[in-house]
Amino acid sequence: MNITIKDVAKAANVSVATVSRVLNNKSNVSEEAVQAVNRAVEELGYSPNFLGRDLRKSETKRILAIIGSTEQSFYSDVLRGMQDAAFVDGYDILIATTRNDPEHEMHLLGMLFSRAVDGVVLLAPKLDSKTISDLSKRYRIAICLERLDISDILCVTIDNERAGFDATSYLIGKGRRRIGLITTEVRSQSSVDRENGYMRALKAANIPFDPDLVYYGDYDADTGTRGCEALMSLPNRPDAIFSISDTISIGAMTYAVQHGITVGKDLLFFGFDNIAYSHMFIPRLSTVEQPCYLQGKTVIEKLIANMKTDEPDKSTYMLPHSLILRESTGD
Amino acid sequence: MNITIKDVAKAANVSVATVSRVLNNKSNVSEEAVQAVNRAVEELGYSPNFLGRDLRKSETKRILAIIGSTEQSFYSDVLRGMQDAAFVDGYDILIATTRNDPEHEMHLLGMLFSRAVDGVVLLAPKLDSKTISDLSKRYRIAICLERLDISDILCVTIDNERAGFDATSYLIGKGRRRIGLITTEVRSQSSVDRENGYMRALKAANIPFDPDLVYYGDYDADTGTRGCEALMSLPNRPDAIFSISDTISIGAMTYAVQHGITVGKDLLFFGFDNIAYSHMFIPRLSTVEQPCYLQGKTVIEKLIANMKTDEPDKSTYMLPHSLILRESTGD
DNA sequence: TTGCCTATTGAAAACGTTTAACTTTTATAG
DNA sequence: CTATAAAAGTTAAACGTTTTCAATAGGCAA
Repeated sequence: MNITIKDVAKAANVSVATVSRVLNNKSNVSEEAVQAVNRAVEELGYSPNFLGRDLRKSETKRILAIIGSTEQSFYSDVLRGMQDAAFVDGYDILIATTRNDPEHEMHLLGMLFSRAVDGVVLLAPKLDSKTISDLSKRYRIAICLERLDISDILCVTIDNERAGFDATSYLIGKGRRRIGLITTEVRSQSSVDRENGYMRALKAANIPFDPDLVYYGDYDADTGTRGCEALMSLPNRPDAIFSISDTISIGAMTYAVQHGITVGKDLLFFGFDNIAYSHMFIPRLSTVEQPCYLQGKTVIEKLIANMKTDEPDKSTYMLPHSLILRESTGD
Repeated sequence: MNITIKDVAKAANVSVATVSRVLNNKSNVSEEAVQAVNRAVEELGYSPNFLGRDLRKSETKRILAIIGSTEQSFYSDVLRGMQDAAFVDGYDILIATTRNDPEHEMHLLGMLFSRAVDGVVLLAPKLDSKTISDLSKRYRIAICLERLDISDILCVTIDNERAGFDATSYLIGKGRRRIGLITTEVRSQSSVDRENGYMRALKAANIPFDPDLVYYGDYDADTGTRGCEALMSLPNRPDAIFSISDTISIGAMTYAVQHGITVGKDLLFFGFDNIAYSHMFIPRLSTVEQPCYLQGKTVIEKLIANMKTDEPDKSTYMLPHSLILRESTGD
């Protein structure tokens, strides 16, 4: 049924070895043979079976990007960066989603263990760091958009603590003293880091930390809306709110706008990620911008480099972030 | 270096055949052997090489979803549906992005030709329909979120013509007579269908079609902003705008809001897709909702069914859409 | 004891490639 | 012409599985 290299060889009147050489444009093959093989390939509509090839070479030239979901649109820039870097070395990037389930994340890592891909990039992993760290000893794994507290694995991310500090400090610089924080219940390293940055900024400005000003929720807009409602119901209202994601901020601003609170004056907002909608939603949101494309590009470059050596690079790279100032902070 | 089934066999003092049988929990193997093999697997940290397995079985249990980019967040629901359906039959869904480049789309289809995956779902393909149709004769391909004008390939989509008709008719029902259309330059079938629906609705209401009221652009918010600006600069302004995507609508509304046009009164907006932000952006956007999850689930179910038979189903399935009415149409 | 059946097991072929090792052909120099 | 090197081509092994087929062992009836 299926056309194999043997059929091509027969049709071209050469051996399979010669066909293989032509297909991989190796030297040591006459122009004549090249022609014959190409003609046969064309005629038969042959395309080589990668399973055979990959098995023989023990290499697939594919890298798997494992991601919670594709919902966060800003991942798409990261993926573009990954693709561009992969292309240079002839790799393809495949994506698989875990639905934020650690068990499914492990299942997908199975593609690495079973050699269906050469390497894996975990984008904001859900598995615990010990597990990941252990795995990375035997397999080519890198982390992107997060770092691990155990730092013996290749990570490409930003300095989230510093970013949290910068955003909060900016609000303080605007004369704000009661700064709310909306963050996630689930303790991802990046969330924790951003919160720590928030705390450090308060401390640096001699503002006492008030746990009432912190609202824990999900990663979505609804959390923002509820968080804003909760914070604004406090006897002592905040005058600014820092959220660990733009989506949350937009949800929060929606609440403010609908309740006649003047955003950018009565209440300042600072988001995180600079998603596309953050400059379309009015008032426009001030936010921390991550170098998404660059993080993706970098992590693949480093990972591919690691695949070529026995002395893998296990550093954590922190790429520079920046503050984008818009109407939500009165700019 | 790598642990193979042979090493396990040696450690368990059985043959590779027995190990294989245990691993695939076949019958005909003694409890004793099962124990020994499992122990050896555990000790050695063995996991089977899928390349060998897949080659032998000529089956990978993987389906590739090819997509322009993950930026459109509403794809994530489609993918969830695909995953859920795939899981039932033990398949994994892999995703790859084309950056909307037909050439790269073809490159990714190579994974199908070369048997690295068992089937492919094209989400809104960029390749011309003739090419796709030809390919589908030899390989297991399905289309989702689009249909092909050549209808000899499995498609799961909605009735975009009807949806365009419904949205436009709704605006007409609100007493509007000058209805703008913002659509895409690139002639995807779904865009064309939606436009045709728009035209048919006008005709049904005896409203003459005015080509000045159609703005062609990209698929993004910027297009909406520019489109709205262009349409509102006409001597004879529109009183409603239908866009073929929510992202465009939101961009358009941004322009309106910023130029003191009262959305939902002076100007009505109707979008398409019901993306998450469409109910967060104020005023909230009326839109056509596609059954994303269901389309994803259905296409995989049908595709897997096709993989099991020699008489593949080549139908086009149109799943029901619905109108979501919000403030942007004065509801 | 013998023969037969069943339950386990193992040896080896097969999947489709690439590539090392070897052979044949062709070209080049003397 | 011959000797030799380079070029072109072939054969067969190898990659890691699954699976067919044959073989062995044990149980049981006759």
